[in-house]
Amino acid sequence: MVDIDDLDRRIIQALMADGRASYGAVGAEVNLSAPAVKRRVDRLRERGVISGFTVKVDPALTGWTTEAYVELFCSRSTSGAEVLRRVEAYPEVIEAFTVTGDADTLLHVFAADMQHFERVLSEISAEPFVARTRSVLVLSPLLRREILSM
Amino acid sequence: MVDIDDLDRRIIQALMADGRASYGAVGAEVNLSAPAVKRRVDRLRERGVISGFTVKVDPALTGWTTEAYVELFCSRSTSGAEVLRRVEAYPEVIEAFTVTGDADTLLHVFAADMQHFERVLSEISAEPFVARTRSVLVLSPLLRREILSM
DNA sequence: CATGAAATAATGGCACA
DNA sequence: TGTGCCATTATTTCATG
Repeated sequence: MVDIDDLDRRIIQALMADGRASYGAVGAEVNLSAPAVKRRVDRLRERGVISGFTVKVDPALTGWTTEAYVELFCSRSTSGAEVLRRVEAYPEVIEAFTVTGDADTLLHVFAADMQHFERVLSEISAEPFVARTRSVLVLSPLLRREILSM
Repeated sequence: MVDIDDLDRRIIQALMADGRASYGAVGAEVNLSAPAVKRRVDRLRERGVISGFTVKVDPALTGWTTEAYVELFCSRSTSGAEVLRRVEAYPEVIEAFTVTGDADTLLHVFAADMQHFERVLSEISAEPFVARTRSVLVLSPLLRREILSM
């Protein structure tokens, strides 16, 4: 994909395991000095390979425990950009994709409860470009983890 | 959900924006001293509210750019635990849910390319408890962000 | 929870492969 | 270009009030 070498990959993996690990600790894992690790991390950030650092919070503790995937059947060929412009106004929508298959767009939605979800769904359904929706509600999350490839 | 107060919420929000921010910097945002912030973060980790810290990596740079959602129609009522046990063996599966609707289980899958995805899909389809699958391939990710509620 | 001190980590300069 | 080493600055972390 991009010119990141094996050392970069190992640094990223170490930081994926613990994003607050000191550069020295990361360096110990990859056999590099702390300044060397920092320089590489800085460069990875500059190039956009690393877009930032975050905290992993138990999703149940946000208060928004109702999770659903909503397929959008768009009336006519609406552009992805326009769909994005409309759906990003809903903080409940955390992911949006254009997809293959019957539907045109897939939305990943979180809401506080069923009533909240129903309200959001009816609002999205009322958007002019939406012909029809099909929702799949998450009953229980079995697995949630990060991509590890590379 | 859990007894986290407003200060905890603001600390978590600050750390979501920058997971490597110093406790002093976080404290400046929430009007707390660095040690006070650290104690709260330690306690949030102990209680599992904060499960850890990570680095945000450009998904395209992992090399696994083929993304899909796969609905699993299970033969008979297979338990969620058993589904989990089988699908977590695939590193390509990063999320799994039991869901409402026609299908029983929804899988979020990443693969290097179409061939890789096809191979994984046929392997999953061959699992004894899987009667049928329906895949939705992601054409382009329009939006990807975190829950912000709380 | 704040303060202050000691240990630890981050970061910029400099020499070297 | 990229690394290690060193010194300085900043941060973490633990004591005490």
